[in-house]
Amino acid sequence: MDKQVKDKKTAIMDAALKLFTERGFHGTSTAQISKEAGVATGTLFNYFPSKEDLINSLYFEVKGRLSLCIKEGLDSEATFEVRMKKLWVNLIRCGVNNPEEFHFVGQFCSSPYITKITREEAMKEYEFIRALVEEGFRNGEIGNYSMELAMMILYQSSRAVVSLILDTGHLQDTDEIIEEGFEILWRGLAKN
Amino acid sequence: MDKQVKDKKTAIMDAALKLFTERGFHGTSTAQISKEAGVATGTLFNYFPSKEDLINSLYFEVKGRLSLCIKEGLDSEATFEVRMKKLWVNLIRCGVNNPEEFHFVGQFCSSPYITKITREEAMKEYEFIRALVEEGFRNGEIGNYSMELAMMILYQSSRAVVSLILDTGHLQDTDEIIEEGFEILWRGLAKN
DNA sequence: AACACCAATGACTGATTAGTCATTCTTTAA
DNA sequence: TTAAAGAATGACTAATCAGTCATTGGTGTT
Repeated sequence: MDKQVKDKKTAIMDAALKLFTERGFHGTSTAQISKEAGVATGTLFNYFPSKEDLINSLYFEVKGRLSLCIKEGLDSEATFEVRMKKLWVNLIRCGVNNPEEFHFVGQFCSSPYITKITREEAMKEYEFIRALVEEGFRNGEIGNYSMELAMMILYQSSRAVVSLILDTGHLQDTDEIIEEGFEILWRGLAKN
Repeated sequence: MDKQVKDKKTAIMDAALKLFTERGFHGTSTAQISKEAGVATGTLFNYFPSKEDLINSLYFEVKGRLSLCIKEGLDSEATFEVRMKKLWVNLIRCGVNNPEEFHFVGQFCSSPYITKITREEAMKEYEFIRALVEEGFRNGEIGNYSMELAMMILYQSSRAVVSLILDTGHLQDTDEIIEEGFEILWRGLAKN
């Protein structure tokens, strides 16, 4: 795939990300996406056989990008608490720095347009979070809770914090909110 | 508004709740809603001037219904922790017992079809939650965190637990998950 | 029985949709 | 310079959309 081709495809995916996030799947026409991307209406279908295929490719791509961002620097050796905190900080910074991707995932993670296969494939890149939390259980760092419950609360609390920062104009207080948020989370999850 | 009229309007709103939740706003046609409700296509527009008006009325109605369910029995005199726990249990039971309403609110609480006015009017019914948390701060029952952060984590954690119960087939473990969830939340938020 | 009233109806309309395809344009290599 | 390959194009189509409105049908009153 040469430069030119990659450019058009990228432009289409960027436009789709923006418009799907703003107006939803059925609220965005393929013509609008093409126009926003600066290509002809037919060009979109050279790269994606259908609108559904486009959003599935986009979902996979976005989840992949975010997972890299969340993973960053997590493998460094440190205590469990420090690694959990690093994960927490990454989860939030990643959402705050990529608001479009953050809202896109929130909107489409349980939508009917994303196939089960796409969802499962995308989820594979997040296995490292499960592994980290599991380690916490094994080593008795995390209290005796259900694994899935702990994961859900960790993930959704991080989303709550990102929403708080993005949607209520607390961008300048980001560091403080992240610290406070972790304090609440860690006091809740840690043993004793 | 006599019985007959109320029936048709209710049937339309029930159908809209089901279909909007399943397929989204633009993914559901007014013809589909009318068919599901068992009325003619024109009848819908006798009760709601437009599709947008319908979803706004529906959002207001659903939020109102949920708020009553969440409020139930909260005014009884008891310690702060007991009242917080009652709120937590209500938040989750209410979501688990009304999955359609739960998913509808999740999908449309930040969608562009719901006007700012509708959102704000609907939010008024939830002032009692803010009041309760505020009381916790004043009396030193809750740690020294940002009010908004505590509210967000409380609310989103409750949604996380409902999703866990509904979407991953843990219906029979509901009581246990609610208990564990509150333990995590309370350890996180309470002072000391 | 005759009438008035209005909710209910569904055929209809102009606008918009996802997707097609014959044609044009660009690139590359001989 | 020329020719082959295939990417890009946008006018086009059949289907579907939100919303309209002239007509119908049921109910209560006289």
